[in-house]
Amino acid sequence: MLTIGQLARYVGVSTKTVRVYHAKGLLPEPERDSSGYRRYGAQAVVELIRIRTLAEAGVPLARIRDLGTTEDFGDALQQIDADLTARIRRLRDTQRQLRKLAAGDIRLLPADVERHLQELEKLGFTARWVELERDLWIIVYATHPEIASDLFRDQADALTDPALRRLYLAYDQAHDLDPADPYLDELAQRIVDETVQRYDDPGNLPGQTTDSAIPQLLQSTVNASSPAWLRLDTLIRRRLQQL
Amino acid sequence: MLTIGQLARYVGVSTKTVRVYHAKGLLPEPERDSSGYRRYGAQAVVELIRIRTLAEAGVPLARIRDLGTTEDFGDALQQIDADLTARIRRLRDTQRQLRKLAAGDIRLLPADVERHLQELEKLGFTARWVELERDLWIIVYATHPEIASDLFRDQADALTDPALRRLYLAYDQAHDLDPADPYLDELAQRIVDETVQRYDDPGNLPGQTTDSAIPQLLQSTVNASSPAWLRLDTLIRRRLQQL
DNA sequence: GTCCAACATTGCCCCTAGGGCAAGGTCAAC
DNA sequence: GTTGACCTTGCCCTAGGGGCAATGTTGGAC
Repeated sequence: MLTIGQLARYVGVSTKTVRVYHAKGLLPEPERDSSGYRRYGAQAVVELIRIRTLAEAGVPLARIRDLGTTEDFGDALQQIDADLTARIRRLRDTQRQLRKLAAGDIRLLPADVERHLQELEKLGFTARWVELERDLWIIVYATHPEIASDLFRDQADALTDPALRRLYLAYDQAHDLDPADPYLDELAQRIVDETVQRYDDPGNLPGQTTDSAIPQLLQSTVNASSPAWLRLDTLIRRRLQQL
Repeated sequence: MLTIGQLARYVGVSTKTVRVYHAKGLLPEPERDSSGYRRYGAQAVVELIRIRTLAEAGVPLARIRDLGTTEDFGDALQQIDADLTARIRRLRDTQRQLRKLAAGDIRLLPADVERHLQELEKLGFTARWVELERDLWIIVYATHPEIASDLFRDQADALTDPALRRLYLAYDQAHDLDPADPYLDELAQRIVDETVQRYDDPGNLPGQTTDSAIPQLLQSTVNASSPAWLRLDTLIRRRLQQL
């Protein structure tokens, strides 16, 4: 008959682990010998291996315990197997990501975005605006790399249109205006007009076709820095919705 | 500027997780706004993604924290990558084991071992002996399946030799003798003689060539049930060592 | 016979990576 | 001004053990 230490060594766990399994009702408490030591039979080895196999597959101990009483043991095992496959796949994804990290590939921003930002200052945008744009693109690239470049190209393209560029500059300048200034109404209307013209259909606004919350996030980020901008955004949204 | 909830959603974690990272010094506490809310910049998104990538690779948070200050960041990443590969391999091993479990393939004993055990009773071994043999093989098959069949075939083969069979029977019968009985000395000597003859070189004793502790385990298991057997084992070991 | 190292027992607190809840304060919309 | 969704801190809880203490047992060496 085996002592707890022998049992544990054969299966490759600690004695503590075996005791925990007793305490949690996974492994029945064996008989004690005259000195109070637990004495295990061969059956316990087999059972312990079964428990460890499941535990290493990530099954919580409580579930392993209940598994014994379940009738559809096979179904449960199939479920566990599928979970395991998913875990392995996620680990491989993580490994890919990790290697990108190692290669220094998680740069903050692609070179063309950096160039674009430098361009903005030359075009007359304030440092504040450039800073906001910079943060905006960092977030987009970090959280949604698959659509970031499309969004960026669209945005960069928009700035080649002198009319649109003037509008963006006006938006930038409006930062310190009184939120009640009627000029904001006029500006909002011009922005809506240009936007609709550029995208034909308001449903085509970039970003809105994705299911993500990015546009909202970015907008609220921008709004937070100025009451006038918040007002401007409210006006624009209202008019776009009425279309 | 982002609130904690926004930051967390973009990266796909809970706000609690972000707070924990602050508390553990992984992520610097950002500025607070007038109402005491944390306000994050874009840099935090990037940093949080970096932390999550490492955390999902299984790197403990404490180590992620120290990783920033380490100069050989690349070495550490390579190490983590290797660990990840090992983890994936182990998970696949677990999955193989799990599938064997699902197929009911962890039977207690192969059919030929069961047949052998039934044979033993017919050959005159006591039920006690058969029981011990049974437990022994269960443990060997459960813990060392790769060598179990070899060991078993050797053992089964040994019993086809009438002389050896008589010795094993005598071992069985000695269970209830007085440990001081001089007959045990004689029996030990005969067993040593036969063993040496069977394996030519005492270094070839089955099981002893493996690095595992199985033989010792099994022997101590057997010894525990009888003072006479314990004595017999001591005598045999002593003589084998003197060879 | 005695001594020692290695084992066993129970009970307790500690750890990680967060989850969940409470008791409040805040924000934006209607 | 109320409602619902957010934020704050603080506290306790979880799984799966690790490690300690204080004590008892065992087996082998001298």
